Amino acid sequence: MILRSALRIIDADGVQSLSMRKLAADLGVNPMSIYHHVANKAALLDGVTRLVTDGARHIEVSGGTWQEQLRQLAYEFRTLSLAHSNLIRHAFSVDDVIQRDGPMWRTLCAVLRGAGLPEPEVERTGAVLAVLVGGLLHTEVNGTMRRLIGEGEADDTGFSLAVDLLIDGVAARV
Amino acid sequence: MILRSALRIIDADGVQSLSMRKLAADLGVNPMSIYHHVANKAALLDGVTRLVTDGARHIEVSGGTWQEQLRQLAYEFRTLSLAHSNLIRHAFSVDDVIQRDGPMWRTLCAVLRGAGLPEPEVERTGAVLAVLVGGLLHTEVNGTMRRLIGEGEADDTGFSLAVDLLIDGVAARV
DNA sequence: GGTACCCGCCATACACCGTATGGCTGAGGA
DNA sequence: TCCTCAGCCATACGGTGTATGGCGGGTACC
Repeated sequence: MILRSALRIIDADGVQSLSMRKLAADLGVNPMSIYHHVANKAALLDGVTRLVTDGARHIEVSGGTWQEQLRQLAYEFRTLSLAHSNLIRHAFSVDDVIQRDGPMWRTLCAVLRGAGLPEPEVERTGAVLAVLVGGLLHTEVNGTMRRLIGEGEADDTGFSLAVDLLIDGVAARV
Repeated sequence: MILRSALRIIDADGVQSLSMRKLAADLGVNPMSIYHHVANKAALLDGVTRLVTDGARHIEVSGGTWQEQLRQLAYEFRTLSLAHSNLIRHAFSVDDVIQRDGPMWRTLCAVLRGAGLPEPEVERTGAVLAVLVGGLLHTEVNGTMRRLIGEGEADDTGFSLAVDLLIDGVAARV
């Protein structure tokens, strides 16, 4: 209940305008009451982040070449981020969006293995890819991407180019 | 004066602990006096960011293959970011670190042109690379990189891997 | 020389924030 | 029946950014 309400406020007005008092008002409750369910505001934001990222717990990439699978995975990550861009923008700057051994991570490693990447490289390359795509999405939700490329192009032009480039990079080492 | 003092506080204690009152105390001045030189706190932070990024106005990549030049450029960006990681961490989450037509940008495009990338691709690829490296550095200053890869490795292991991957990606399209 | 002006500084005040502290209420177990 | 404790709340503290208005002194003009 609390987390959902907080998420609603964040989606509407951004993280910086979420206050315990506003949240309490939205819940029809005294501000201090919230502290019986949440340690502090940081923990609240952490909880909201998990609420969202857990929403995409089951990720499946179906068929196709490993290139298509990687692309599909990246776009999965993207729609997840854009759905709650205000929240994600904050979460990226705190960290914690990319969880080692999360569903995204495991799927990614599986795809890389399927691509024929030598085993000792899989984890490290997976981490690097996750970080690169994460950073990429961060610049997309904070507007940098649109500022540098957008200008009349399709929304995902920059993202698409970047993913292509990353896939070529992976291809060079299988 | 003001900007330098603010930068000192940020470097020492982080952006979130920079307040107008603390800054004023550091300057031996009344809090409200600052507002005669800076519109508001956001503008102050913006000014500090420019102070730092302008510090690296002249960027030269000397000799070597375009791969070596790209790598050198990326590491230039990295040392700039790590020198004031607290500030950069905030600046990335607001945007504005990566300036189109900044010195970094122009050097990057020049290197790409030298690599033989077809002209219409240069700008877009440059933007994508800038964004990717920017996001990469963001995850490095906020600790995600260390969490995913670091663990006893050299500090720049993840960064180095990522840059290699990006260079291979560029190589695939020249 | 007088005077109007404006720049830099400051004192006060407002609204808001996160949250420490402690008290109330009502339900459930001993 | 009594104790405990989870949940809620009222109050208060120290912090925040900044709007407002006043003050002093240097500068430009009559």
